[in-house]
Amino acid sequence: MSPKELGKAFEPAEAEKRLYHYWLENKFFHAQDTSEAPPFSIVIPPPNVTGMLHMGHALNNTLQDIIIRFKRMQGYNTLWMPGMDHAGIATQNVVEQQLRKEGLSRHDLGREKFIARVWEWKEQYGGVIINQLKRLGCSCDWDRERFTMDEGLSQAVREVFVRLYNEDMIYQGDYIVNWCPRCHTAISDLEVEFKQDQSNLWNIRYPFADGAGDIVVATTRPETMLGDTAVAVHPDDPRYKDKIGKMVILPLVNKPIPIIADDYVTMEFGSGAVKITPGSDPNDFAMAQRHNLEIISVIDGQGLINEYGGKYKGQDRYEARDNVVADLEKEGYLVGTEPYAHNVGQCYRCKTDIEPMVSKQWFVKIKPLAAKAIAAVSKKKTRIVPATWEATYFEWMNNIRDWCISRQLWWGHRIPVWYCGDCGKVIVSTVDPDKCPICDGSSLRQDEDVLDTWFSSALWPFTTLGWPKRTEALKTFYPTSLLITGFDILFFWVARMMMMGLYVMKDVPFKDVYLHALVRDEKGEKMSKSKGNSIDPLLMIDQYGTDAFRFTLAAYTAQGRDVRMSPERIEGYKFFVNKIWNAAKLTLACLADYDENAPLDAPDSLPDKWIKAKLNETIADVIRSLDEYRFNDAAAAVYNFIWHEYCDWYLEVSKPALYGRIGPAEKHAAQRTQREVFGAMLQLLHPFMPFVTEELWQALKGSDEHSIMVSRFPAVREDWNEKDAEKEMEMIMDVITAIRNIRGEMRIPPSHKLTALVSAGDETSREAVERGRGFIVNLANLESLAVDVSLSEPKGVATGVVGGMRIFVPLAGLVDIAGEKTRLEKEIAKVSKDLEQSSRKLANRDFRAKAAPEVIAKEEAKLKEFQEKFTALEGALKKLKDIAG
RNA sequence: GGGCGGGUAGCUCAGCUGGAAGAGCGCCACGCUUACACCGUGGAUGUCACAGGUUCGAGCCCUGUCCCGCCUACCA
Repeated sequence: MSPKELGKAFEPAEAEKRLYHYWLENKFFHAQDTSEAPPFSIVIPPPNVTGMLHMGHALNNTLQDIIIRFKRMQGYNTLWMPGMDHAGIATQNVVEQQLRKEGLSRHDLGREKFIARVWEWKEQYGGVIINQLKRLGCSCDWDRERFTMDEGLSQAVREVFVRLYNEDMIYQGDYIVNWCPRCHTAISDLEVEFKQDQSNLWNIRYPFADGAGDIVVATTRPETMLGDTAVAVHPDDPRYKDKIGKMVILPLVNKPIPIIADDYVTMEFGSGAVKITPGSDPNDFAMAQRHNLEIISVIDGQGLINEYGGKYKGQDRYEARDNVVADLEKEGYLVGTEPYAHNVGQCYRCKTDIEPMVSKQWFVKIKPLAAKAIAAVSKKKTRIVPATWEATYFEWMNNIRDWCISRQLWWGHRIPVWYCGDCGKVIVSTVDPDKCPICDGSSLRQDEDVLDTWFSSALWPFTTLGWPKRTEALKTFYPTSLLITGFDILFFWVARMMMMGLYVMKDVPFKDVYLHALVRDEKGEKMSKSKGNSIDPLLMIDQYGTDAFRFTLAAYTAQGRDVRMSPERIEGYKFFVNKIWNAAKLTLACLADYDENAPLDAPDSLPDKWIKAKLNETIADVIRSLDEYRFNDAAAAVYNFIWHEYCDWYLEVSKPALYGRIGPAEKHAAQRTQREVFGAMLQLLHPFMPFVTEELWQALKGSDEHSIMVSRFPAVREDWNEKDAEKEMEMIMDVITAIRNIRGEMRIPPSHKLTALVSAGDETSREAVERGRGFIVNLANLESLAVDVSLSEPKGVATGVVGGMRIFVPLAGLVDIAGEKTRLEKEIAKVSKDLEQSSRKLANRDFRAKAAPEVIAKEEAKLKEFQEKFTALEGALKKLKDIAG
């Protein structure tokens, strides 16, 4: 029952480990499948199984944990669903690299053995990030942890594939796709990153077949000319109108190709004629389809020229480029070369230049899915926060193109399609067939490809809850309440979850999406390994503790803004942890002999009422801010309350009562308030700083109460709103500050106790100051305080003004009068500026006629205050001049 | 080319529906007052990018300009 004694400082490393274990053991993170309590659920953006915790993860998961802890404390049946993603390309790369060290390739092992090897790798090294999330304090329901390659999730993937296929939403075909010659797979449009490249624009002459001159085309990829099957011009181009339909001879290849007309061509660019290579360019491919052109691929999956490239066969595409250019020049076809900057697509995984290539792939018809996803957001079934992202979402969804979902990898969900070697039929099935359902033949061959990893992550919000089974968890928690993720995967993931959720579940996957910004370094640059400016979150945790680190992330997460991270900022919040720790030490010491049931009683003192009113405001502020995902505002509210209200004022002003210098009943009342306020304060802070608050909560409550994380989050209490007490206390604080100001400005050392006189102005104020006498004497460090309704200003004093009150501090023998004169003049200058501004405003007839009455009243009050202050200060200055002579 | 965000104290940023310019860090001065020097008390600092406009009143709303980021796009 009685509070524990605390050590000199909080020891994060030891406490974090111990407390996290305690939470796990007590199953506090565990969500109930069914419950009386309202549900609240978040699915984690599944990190890659190969992933290591970086700043982006740290931010993302800290924010999720803040909300989850907050909602859990508010009494919701809270689920934070954790798990990982199998990351097809990345994981396969890692294991292939491992094999390479042994001198092997995946083909040496064969598909089955390779996959077994990947699983082995996963068991041994995968999922390091899960433990790193635990160090962050994440309160995920680990009992439910899922992996996209799990049995259940894999089955779900098949179900969805088959459903889409049967409803004609999936098709297979030869189309041009983004091919990575290093990963040897197709990737989706989204997985291509464009980088600016300083290259050349080569102008090449294609002679007419009939010998009547030539036509010049410009290209950034001369090597692809080997696969040209046409030259295109704009149908309205007067220069070429009569050339349409004629043939030109393709240089080096010596083959006739036609001149066609298509309004895709920009007349203003180059010569207005463009070479068409349907096998190596998506636009040319589209044109080939419009015009029924022949499609020739001259580059293979390795990025090498193939047999259609004639003598260049076997050369790398860039080597071939040099050779083609050289040959064109030699044979007189090269008209010119000009430097040219253009964008080149690269594989987002390995940064190899993408090769647009025609191949047989699987696609999802996306338009019908996108239409529903668009509607859901415009009807606010799902809310995107901050709302500015909605425009981006709509823009992308409206221009979306079919999604290439097949990947030429081994690690992933293999496409559930089989081909019968006997009757040639295609079988699409959720279960592996052992014979052909059409001809009973047994020579079945499964499609070699696997699905895009994002296909399975798109299903994450319901597959993790057990779908296709209609589980209780699914019923309780779908649609999930909130998704928190970085804006950078709005398209990759959020949009696809929207489409799949609506398609499969007929309901949105989440009600709110909060998109946070990127974490950058202190100079605002994106963190990256190659730049060497990345900060390791685990290092920060080791150095400053998880609490300080998390608080820093929250405090800097303003909506729509990047988070600039630096160790110094984290250190600043480590100081905050220390401050809390020390405040707790004092608080607990004061509560050592507190007996809740003691018969002693006294009403709340003025500071008690004041701190409760302030706490009330803070509670309201924190709840409102968190409800709106304004993390920085919530963090600032708690910070300000703890440091500047509880520590700076409440503890200081209550010391005499707490030390028992006033009386036992007063001591008891102060203890009662302190215990209550301190507890609530820890609760408000807990979502941000889970560890230190738990440690202190248990020290405060002893064994009679459980973990803070399952305690009830504070709510605003009407009986704590004491406006009068708040005002009176603030007036006393102003008096104290005024005296301290004189002390500071006059450079009077604290060792010298001052005398102060207060001329209160009226009886009410006099009484209030009299009531606050003890606080003032203490905190302003006075030796005596005289208070009256009206005191005439003594000679040789420094003067302060608070509302209608004048405060005099005799300076005799302390400082020279000149110092006070300067101080007064400064004050007068300041107040006369305010005075002038205010009176000008009130003199304005339009202002009086048009402004709201309460605004006018407020302005009048201000004016009165300024006038009083001005008069008082002027008087003081005059007096000072009188004695100065 | 299209779209979005930003330009507020030396630095990093708050500032919700327009009614006295804020915080943290840094800086200056004074202090080891029995929770805390990872601290306390006090102080200084702003043509709120620029130019117009709306309004009694603009950091906030409108128009234009200039910078800086990011996203997106098939001009070879």
